[in-house]
Amino acid sequence: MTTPRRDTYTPDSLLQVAVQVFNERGYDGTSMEHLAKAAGISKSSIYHHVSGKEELLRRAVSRALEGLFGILDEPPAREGRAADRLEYVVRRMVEVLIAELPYVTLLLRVRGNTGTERWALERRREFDHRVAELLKNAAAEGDVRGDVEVRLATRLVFGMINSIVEWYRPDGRTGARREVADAVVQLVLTGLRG
Amino acid sequence: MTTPRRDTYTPDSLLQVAVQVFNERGYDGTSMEHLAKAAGISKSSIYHHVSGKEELLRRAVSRALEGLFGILDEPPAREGRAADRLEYVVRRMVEVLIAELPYVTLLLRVRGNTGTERWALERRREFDHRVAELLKNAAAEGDVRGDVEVRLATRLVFGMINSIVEWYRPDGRTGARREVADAVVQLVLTGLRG
DNA sequence: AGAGTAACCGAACGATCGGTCGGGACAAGG
DNA sequence: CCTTGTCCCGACCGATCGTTCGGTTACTCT
Repeated sequence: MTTPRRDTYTPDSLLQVAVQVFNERGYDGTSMEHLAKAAGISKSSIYHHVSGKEELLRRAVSRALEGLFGILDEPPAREGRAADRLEYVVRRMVEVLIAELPYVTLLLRVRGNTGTERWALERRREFDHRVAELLKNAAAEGDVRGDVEVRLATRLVFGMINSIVEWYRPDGRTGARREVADAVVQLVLTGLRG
Repeated sequence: MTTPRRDTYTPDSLLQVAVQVFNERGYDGTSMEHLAKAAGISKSSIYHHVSGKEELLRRAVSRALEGLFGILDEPPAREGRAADRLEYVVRRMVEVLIAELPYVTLLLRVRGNTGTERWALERRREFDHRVAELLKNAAAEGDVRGDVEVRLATRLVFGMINSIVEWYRPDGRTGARREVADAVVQLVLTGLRG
């Protein structure tokens, strides 16, 4: 029998360390030696838990993508006026971004050098497209100003939301997440409705 | 005498090629072999024009920073109501971002692994701080809504503007730059004034 | 034509890259 | 006790990294 032992790494707990280093140095700028040092084990020991560097990246971006796509399956994102669904999705995106901060950060920085990275970019584009349709529908229903092109507005809104990973750092304050989400919704939606 | 010859690389024309590759593969993900292949010369020839990989990075981010800091020296950024100065700076930031797109793109992706990168990050923070003060003054003069914290708003606005480098690609249309600048100003400033 | 030099090249440098290998320490189950 | 499997290690692999070096080509100027 294999009773799980304590004080030892699992693929997930190792991933937690790896993602942090990836975000500090960049994926390409991080060597397995860097990971080993940060994890406190030898380089070769890492390969006991995961198949290699790219699997760590794949696990990380998968987790981020699951969080984001999960939003679109939630009922408030599927029912009601498009403008209301859009507001819900924007708010939830901020929440997921913050809840899964290091993983989403890594996802938003992939460049496309490997197969895994290109797959991540493709899934991201898919998600962006789904949200863009929401905004398009809101415009068609007359809840969004007509003088700003929808594609342009989508990109700017995504830019604002995604930029959160560049500066948000968790603190003790409860409600900090809600405060950020409120600010984004205010800025984006009053700007769009204006 | 040394008359400059045609059809040969200068440090600047080589930089142009290098920055494009850096933006496609990431700085750390780009080898000197990649640069040599893209430039159509051998790896060792690159060292005839520049001292090494890091000088290319330094030249690129310097050019981007000069463009951005130049905005703050322009008269409309220095005189008048803070809200008007802010609008001017936001609009010019978009214009400079687009005019110097590849260089600013590289600047915004710097991670801080080398001395040059840390210097670039520091200058960026300095610029952000200057613009943040503009927004703070606009709030003090009553031209910006009070229910969104200034630091938070600054970051979101920067996020929206900086995200342009992630999707804007030059096309033939004249006025495309102005269109983007208008959209950003509309979204940001009506959102802030709302 | 000859001198000088800018531009370039292939080969090789030591260092580091991601990854492999054989084996040791240790705990659990018989 | 001994086996079994987890977890980890140092040593090492071929490949690639950024950079250096000696030398060749080709153009400019006198």
